[in-house]
Parts: sequence; structure tokens; C-alpha cells
Amino acid sequence: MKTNFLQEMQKRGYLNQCTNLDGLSEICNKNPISGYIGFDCTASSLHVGSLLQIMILKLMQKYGHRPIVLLGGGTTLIGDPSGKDTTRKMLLNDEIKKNIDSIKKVFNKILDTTNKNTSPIFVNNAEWLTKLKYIDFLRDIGSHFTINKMLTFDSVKLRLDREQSLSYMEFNYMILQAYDFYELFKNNKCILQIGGSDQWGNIVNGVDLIRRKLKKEAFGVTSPLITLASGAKMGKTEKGAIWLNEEEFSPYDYWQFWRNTDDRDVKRFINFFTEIDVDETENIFKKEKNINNLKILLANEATKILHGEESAKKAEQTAKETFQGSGLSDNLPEIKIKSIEIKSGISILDFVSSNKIISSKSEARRIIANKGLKINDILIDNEKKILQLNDFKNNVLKLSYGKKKHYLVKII
RNA sequence: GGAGGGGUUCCAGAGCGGUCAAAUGGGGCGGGCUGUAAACCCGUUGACUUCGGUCUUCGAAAGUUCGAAUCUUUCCCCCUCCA
Repeated sequence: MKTNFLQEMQKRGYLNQCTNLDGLSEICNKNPISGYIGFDCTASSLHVGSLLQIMILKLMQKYGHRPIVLLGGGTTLIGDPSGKDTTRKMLLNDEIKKNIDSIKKVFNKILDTTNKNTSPIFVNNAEWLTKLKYIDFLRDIGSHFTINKMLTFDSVKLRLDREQSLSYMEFNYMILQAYDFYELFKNNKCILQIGGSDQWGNIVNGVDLIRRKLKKEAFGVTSPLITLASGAKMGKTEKGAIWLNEEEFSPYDYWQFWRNTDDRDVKRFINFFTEIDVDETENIFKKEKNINNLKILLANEATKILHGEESAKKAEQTAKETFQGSGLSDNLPEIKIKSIEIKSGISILDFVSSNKIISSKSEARRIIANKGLKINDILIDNEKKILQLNDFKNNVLKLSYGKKKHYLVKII
């Protein structure tokens, strides 16, 4: 039997739990199916923490199945309590709409939109959730849920155990998510819901609801929570999230993120975040002993999926020039400065803080004291340094903050 | 409803009238080592500064005092125990 969608999921390490693996596998072998993943719209971009989910949707396409992307305009109004300690701030409708538009762009980049049979369908649960009538909903849907059971779900239990408050609004989240699945099952023939392992409870609720209301079987699959070798969760670091949207996080930074992967994570990540065949990965690892080349491979492949081949190449080139070569690449982030300003001289502190390279002048002072700022690879040893025309070569100056952040300052 | 405990800088957590921009640890940032890795070591971690200082911070507001994160009052919010 040729490998199916689920088998590759398993091989790549995408599979954590399934409500009925054999049953689903059988169906997948016979017919193309539709499966959905719901995404939160609390921010204007998803971050790498959601990337694995998107890779799963891409994998579905590879095997001829159709991904449905649910952008939770409705549920974002409520806020999923799973895995959260505290209630999230409430978002306004307009913000959510804006976020949805912005997030959509990423899916259109990563997923294949050219094949009619597998191109993604976007749905927004606000369409049905906001139309629900309270009493009708309670009778039709609410009657299928018992509080006894709801209280046993981790998302609820953890909050209660820790004595953190859980509002009635949030308590309803899981029912709404179950309802989403029911709605998609009925109207889009969507038989599968995929999610992170923290979504298991919510997914099972949907499967149960469909069985009770429609006497049909739906399926749920979860992917494992990815942790880094360092133990941290993937996606959000203290420095800020690794955003997928280009406006938030440039292709070069994205490439760098993968290039800086912990040695111990490289192999897993190649399986997770590239389309390189799993067996091929084994071979590559046997042949290539230089881990840094493997990291470059990972960075190239991962960047290619999100930003396209050209951006990936460019990023690699920039990295090469910045870290190995002459140290001057024209693909570095540019900062433009007017020639009048530079003629009268501008203090390095003002420059660096007003361009948001460093958050404050005090911070900039510290960095300079700690030998962290360079102009054209020469250390700035005086915080009173004034940028002048003779600091530039051909109207360009390379400003380096630390070892990894470089900017080109250009006179216009 | 009754009785206690508490809200401190990114987080945890000391401080309990001046020596407090606030110990210590974590995280972050910069440097060193190296491989743009990990581990380790060093420095740094409110803002502005003419480097003398100045300004804003310890749940909120008001007050006592020469002087408050530290004392008083009111308010808001959390927690523990009992019913």
C-alpha cells in the first residue's frame, strides 16, 4: 500500500493522537477528504508556533486532500482558555477582521492555491457563531454537553485547580469549537479536525457532538507540542515572537532564525519544517557531517516554503556576505538619512534611538560601554560619537549592533 | 458570611522610615570562548544627562514626616482557612 497522508504525518513526527487512526486511514486511502484547523486571530500575524499546523495542511494537499482554514473571527471574540493562565484581553471586531486579512496572506503563500481540488477554503466562524440564538443553541447543542464532563477537561480543570478565574464566557469556548466542527462537517463535508495537543479536548467534543447529533463519525488528530532543546516553547522567545508575516519579520530574520537552530533540534526541524523526504533526510545526515551546512539547508528550505526560493537565496547570500565575506551586503536592512542631517552631524545616540535600532539612549550608552556597537566594523568607544560624512564610504555606512544585527545607513 | 495573608522593577522573590532605582535567582541584552550552536566565563539590566546629577517607579488615591516601597486612612484586586 502506498503511503498515505497519515503515515507521512507519523513519519515526520506530526502525529500525536488520533481519535481513530485505522478508521481515518482507511477513508483517506479511498477518497480525498477535507480537514480543518482553526486559528486564533488575536494578532495580525501567526508565529512559528503555528507553523507545524500549517505544514500539516500542506501535507494534506500533497496527498490530494483539501485543507480548510478556519480563521476564528467568532471564537477570537471569546478567547480560548486552553493553555492560558489568564483571560486574554478582548479584541474589537474591527481588529479581528484586520487580523484575519493579514493572516490569510501567509496561508496563500505556504499552501498551494493553484490546484482546484486541493486549494484551501477559508472560513470564518463569525459567520455562524454570531447568528446563534441563545435559547435555541442551549437546547440544540447545550443539551449534549454535561457540566460534569466539561469540568474534567484540562483547559477548565487547570484553571480551577490553580484557582485562577475562568469566566463563563471562556467556559463556553469548547462548546463553540465543537459547534464549529459540527457546522463544517454538515456544510463542507469536513470529517477531520486537526490541532495542537492542547486542543485534544476541544476536538473530541466536536467529534462527540457530531456523533450525537448526526450519528456520523468524525475524526480528530493532534500534533505534538514542539519544544526546543533548551526546553522553551517554540515560537515566542523573550525577544519577541517569530512572526510569519513579512511585514512583522523579514525573510532575512526568518532565515536567521532557522540558521540559529540549536544543534539538537536540526534533524527534527528538517522533518517538521521542510518538505525534504524523511528517508532523504536520513541520507543527508549520513553524508553531511558539518552541522552548520545542515542548518543552512534547514534555513533555505524553511524560508523557501514561506517566502519563496528567491528570498531564501537572497537571505543566504546576505548571511554569507555579512558573516564571512567583506561584511557588506546590500541586502541588509537599510536606514536612510538625509545628507543635510549628516553634514551638520548627528550623535550616534540620537541616531540609534530615533531609528529604533536600540530602544533608548541609556540602553545605547550601555551597549557602547559593553563594546556592542560598531561602525564599518570599528568599535565605537565613545558614546558622544557624532556621525559625520567621513564615516561613510560611497555614501554608505555599516552599523553593527552586536554580532548579528547589521544595518546599512545610506545617505540620500 | 467570619478569620487571617498578600499586591515590589520582564518573571520569581527580598526589603519593612533615610545608606533603595530597590538584595538574590531566572530571563533579556552586550562581550569572551566557539561553529552565526550548546555549555561555560565576564559585564549589564527605569528614563534623561553638560557624567556633577535630574526626573519617574514598589496595586490606586489621600495623609503623617525634614525624608516613605517601608507608617496611617480610604478604595481596588488576589490568596488561604472556616461556614
